[in-house]
Amino acid sequence: MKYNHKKVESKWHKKWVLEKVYEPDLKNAKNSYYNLMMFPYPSAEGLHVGNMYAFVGSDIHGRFKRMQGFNVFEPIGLDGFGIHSENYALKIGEHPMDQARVSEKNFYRQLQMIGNGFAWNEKLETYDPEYYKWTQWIFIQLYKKGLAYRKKSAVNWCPSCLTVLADEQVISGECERCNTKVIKKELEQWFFRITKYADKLLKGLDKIDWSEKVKIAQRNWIGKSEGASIKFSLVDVTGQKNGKHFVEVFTTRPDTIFGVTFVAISPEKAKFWLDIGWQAGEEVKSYITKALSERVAKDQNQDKDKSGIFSGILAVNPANNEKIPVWISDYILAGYGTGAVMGVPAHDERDFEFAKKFELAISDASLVSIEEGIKKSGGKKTVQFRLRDWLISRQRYWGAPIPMIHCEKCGWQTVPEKDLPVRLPYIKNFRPTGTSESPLAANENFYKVKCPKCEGVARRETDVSDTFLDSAWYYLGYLMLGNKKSLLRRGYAGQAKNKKFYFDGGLVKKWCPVNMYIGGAEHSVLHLLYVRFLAMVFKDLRLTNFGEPFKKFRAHGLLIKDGAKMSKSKGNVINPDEYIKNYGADVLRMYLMFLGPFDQGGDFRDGGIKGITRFLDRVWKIANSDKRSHYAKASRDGQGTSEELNKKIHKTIKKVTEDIENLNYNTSISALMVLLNEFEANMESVGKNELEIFTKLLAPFAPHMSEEVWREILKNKKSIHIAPWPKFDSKLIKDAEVDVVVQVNAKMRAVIKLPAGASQKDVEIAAKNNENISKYLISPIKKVIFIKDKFINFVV
RNA sequence: GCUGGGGUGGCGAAAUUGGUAGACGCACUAGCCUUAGGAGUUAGCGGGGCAACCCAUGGGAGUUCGAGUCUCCCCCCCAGCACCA
Repeated sequence: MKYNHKKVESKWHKKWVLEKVYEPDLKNAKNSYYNLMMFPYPSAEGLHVGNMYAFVGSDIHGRFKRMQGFNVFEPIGLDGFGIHSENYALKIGEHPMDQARVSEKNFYRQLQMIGNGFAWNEKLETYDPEYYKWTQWIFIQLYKKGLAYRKKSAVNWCPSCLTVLADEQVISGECERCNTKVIKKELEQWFFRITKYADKLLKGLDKIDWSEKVKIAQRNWIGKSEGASIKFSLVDVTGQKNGKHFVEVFTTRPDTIFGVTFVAISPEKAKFWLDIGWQAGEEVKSYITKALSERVAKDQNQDKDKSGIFSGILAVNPANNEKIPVWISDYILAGYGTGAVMGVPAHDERDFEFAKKFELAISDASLVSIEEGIKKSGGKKTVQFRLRDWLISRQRYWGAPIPMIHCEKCGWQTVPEKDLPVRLPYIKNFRPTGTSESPLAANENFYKVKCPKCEGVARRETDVSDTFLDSAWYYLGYLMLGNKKSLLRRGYAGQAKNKKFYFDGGLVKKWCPVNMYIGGAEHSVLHLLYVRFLAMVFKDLRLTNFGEPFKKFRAHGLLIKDGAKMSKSKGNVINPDEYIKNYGADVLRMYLMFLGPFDQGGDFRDGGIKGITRFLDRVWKIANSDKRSHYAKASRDGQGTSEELNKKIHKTIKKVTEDIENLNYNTSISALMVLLNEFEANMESVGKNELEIFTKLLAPFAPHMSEEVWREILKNKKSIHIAPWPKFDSKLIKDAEVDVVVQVNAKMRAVIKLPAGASQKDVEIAAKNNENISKYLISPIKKVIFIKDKFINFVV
């Protein structure tokens, strides 16, 4: 009887849904376990095999926990709002709103095929007005708390996507989406004050169980520097000391204060001085103008050749009263510290380079202690962060409209909560304009509104919010949307006024924080930072009772193809469809997991699929074998099992259990292969009991075939996926006889079988009686190293 | 430049955390079965040697009875950050 993966897989997909195998009772479940995976954005033709790799790895964990008796909640949805989906729609010439429906259908079809234990009732899409109503509501809460604000500044602009980008979305000077070089543009935009949470975001990392590399990336991104701010008073070139003016610098090296030979300020700071009345020379003025304009146009990766000009002003080093020149230079960043540095060429490479280029003095003055340096300069200890506020506005169409209204008289007003959601209209001209305005700005029906305060004519904000805002709270959304009685579905007018937690409904409190979150490390400083930030805000707003959203996070590795990154431009992206069609989802799942350690990724090569296909074919053969079934009855109570085989089964249970726990799926699978080999060599000992254990161990990896064997062959009534995970007997695992390695001078000379627990004396006697050993023991033995049941080494 | 992760057969990888290096799988070779096989099955498979054995985990040193594993120096690959004072 040949295994028909197509029939079997679709049969169980239907039954699982009917039997609600993967739908926990969200309200009453005990032992809740929230197993979350990063939801995909449906930007391309279909599901990427890299998505599948991640989802299967997460699902194996979820299935394992479910069999261990947890009520596992494993939801899925689509991150379909935002620039990535919009760019795809633009590329194929479809309207994003129409395309969303097409992609949605296709993605859900594919997500169904891979055989994950998804809780389909709770699925969500970020472009669903029921969903983005809350995205907007969150914006309003942040605005009310002063955490959302408008600011004019030089922001990152992608000339291809025609929108601004957050700092986190600029990767090595390029747009995160389309790899176009990003330029700077001076614009007024909405920001989230994530910097206010810099310290909390940093400290929280110590308390959560996350992949270390993600924690490190976040620490670096937040970039805390401890140092001092020091004031240098200014004198003009004529030497007149005018006590009122000073320049403040930030330094992490106050101990180098006596080596300062100049002060350098950013062009932005110089411009500010001009604005408040500084009478600079023409040459200086024109340098400032030039530096500023270059700063805006320059893409971030250009050469770091430093320019600069002497301002004509001198500063006084507060530690030794030495007069030093104040320079204006483009190597000074405006957005970090005070926008001014003390130049210490002897101890700082950049200062050295600058001093050399402009022939400034280089002092060899000796160091003092940090404390003393601060004291001598009259500075004070300060902390600086590298983290910048999160730029939220996007001049695009396909996103959640920012729920704000601007009135000439009353200023910025939030959209009243009863008017949410601010629906994104279906408009014909959805293409980005490039004018620093969203396409919505051309739509009068959309932007012309009454001021919520004075009822006068007002204008709605026409920018939409960053798609990373959509994904920054979706783990809560799953608990709010699926339940028909949820807050989200029934609306929220007048709700929760007296309630402790707004996101309550009982479910968030019951299921959050998320127990296990699995996803790509590429989101280390994007999604994973934003989610933590919002979770902290929610807690401070008393909307939830936890500050860290994910107790445990594990990053999976990158799946590559024949040694190269899969990408649309290279045309080597693998669509799982044809593999599932040809080999079945179980084979593809196991193949992906067998490639290598889950956190290291792997290289997708067609050749290796054969190994797994053979393996599952042999499992099927054994399950259907006459030789086996003949003994089934007798061995039901373990009677048919040989002691030797039973031992191996229990060792395998231990290994697979521990390996799954640590996400070492590749070695779990190899342990199953070893056991299968044993089964084949001892068919007469493989009865129902043995096969049941094996099938259970296989279930997380190959959910369809194991269910088929479990129910159709082994005739169990309920799904294997809620059957209890096998336990191993640690007594059984201990061997009665052990292999003891015998070495002479640390060279392996023999392996002898001895009863477990043999003493050093017994082992020595046995070893000396062994021909292979005795011939090496001619010279006197100087030393013996012995490890019980393992090892003996004679040093001669 | 800084931070992190790596470097083991022809290939993907294991290695109980200092104790038999290469489990498991792919590819390959030979045999069997078959009208046939891109099926199944048996055996072999790091290099050298008839053998006893010897050599081998990027390179070099060190610690140790013993090092893929620990320490130091160097080389290479991947990922992230990058004028952050």
